[in-house]
Amino acid sequence: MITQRPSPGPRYPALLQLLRASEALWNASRVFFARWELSPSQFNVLNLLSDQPAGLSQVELSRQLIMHRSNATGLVDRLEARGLVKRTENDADRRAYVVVLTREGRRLLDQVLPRYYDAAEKVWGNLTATRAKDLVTELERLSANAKRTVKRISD
Amino acid sequence: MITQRPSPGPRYPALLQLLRASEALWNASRVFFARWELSPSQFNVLNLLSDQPAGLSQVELSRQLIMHRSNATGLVDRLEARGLVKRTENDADRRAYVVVLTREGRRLLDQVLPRYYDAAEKVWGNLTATRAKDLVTELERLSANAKRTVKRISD
DNA sequence: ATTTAATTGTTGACAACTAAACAATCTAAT
DNA sequence: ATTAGATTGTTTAGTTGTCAACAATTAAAT
Repeated sequence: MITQRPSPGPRYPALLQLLRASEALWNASRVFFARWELSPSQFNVLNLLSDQPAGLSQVELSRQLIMHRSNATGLVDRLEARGLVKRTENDADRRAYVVVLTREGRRLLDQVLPRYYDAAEKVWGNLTATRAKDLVTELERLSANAKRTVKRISD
Repeated sequence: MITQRPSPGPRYPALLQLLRASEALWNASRVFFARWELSPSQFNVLNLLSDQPAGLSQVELSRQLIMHRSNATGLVDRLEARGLVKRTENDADRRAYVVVLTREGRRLLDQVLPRYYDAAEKVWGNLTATRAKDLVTELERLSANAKRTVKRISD
């Protein structure tokens, strides 16, 4: 009698393919943004700040980009060194900075965004907008379940 | 007359949600594997080697896990230091190692896999197997388009 | 008002990734 | 057989991420 190796369930391939797809997307975006000497993460910071004229604290930044706040330090450091972003003192809360897009950051983003949105649309091929909406629903559920799993494990 | 800011297309939210979902999954898996002091990437190496009794070279490993070969060096280093994996000389090609799972690696993987497959199935909630199949198709197309984009940019 | 607790940003140590350059080795072409 | 080209793994340098510990500051509790 031979002991059976555990085998994946019927929906496991979808999980694998999801992870592969997002890796492919991330890689594509890395190549895409390289023209402007931006990393995907750096672009995300600029893009997030672009609809926050009042700026964001680093903690808010890291919360929205789903990363540890210690990571925001270096990211903002490098963007600030290039003059794309600026740390501003906050009188209301002297622990926190307010990070804002500079005029130069704005200018760069305005160059990047049209092409970015264009590429982001084209990558879906002929997928209908209706199917895209269904996808959002399914992926939201997936995210929620994943986060619930984390909570359950961490008690 | 005011210049219009560029705006995203109708399928852009699906792209964002896809990236968020895979990030949530990756984070959940990090927490999940922490019990065995494994990182998701380390698990991926072990899992890939588990159906390759003859072993794989580091380049093959990095190709299948979609990472740069220089990254495989450190990954295999750490796994080897823990005795989960072994570098074997290759007489047919003295440039390349053959990386194989050790008995200890096998044992650890046999402990992890059943729970892993279980969690991977549960994270989908009540999504039907049929929808999962459609998803795979859509995601495959997405991956292909993303890779094509990379090729087009890099000429 | 003072103590206690939570939050903000930084640092240091590390894992995981990329890209470029290098030596060793294999492959192909003539 | 020799040369030219490709491949393998490592190293180095740099970015992106985690986590834990720390000082400064704010918020809450009594």
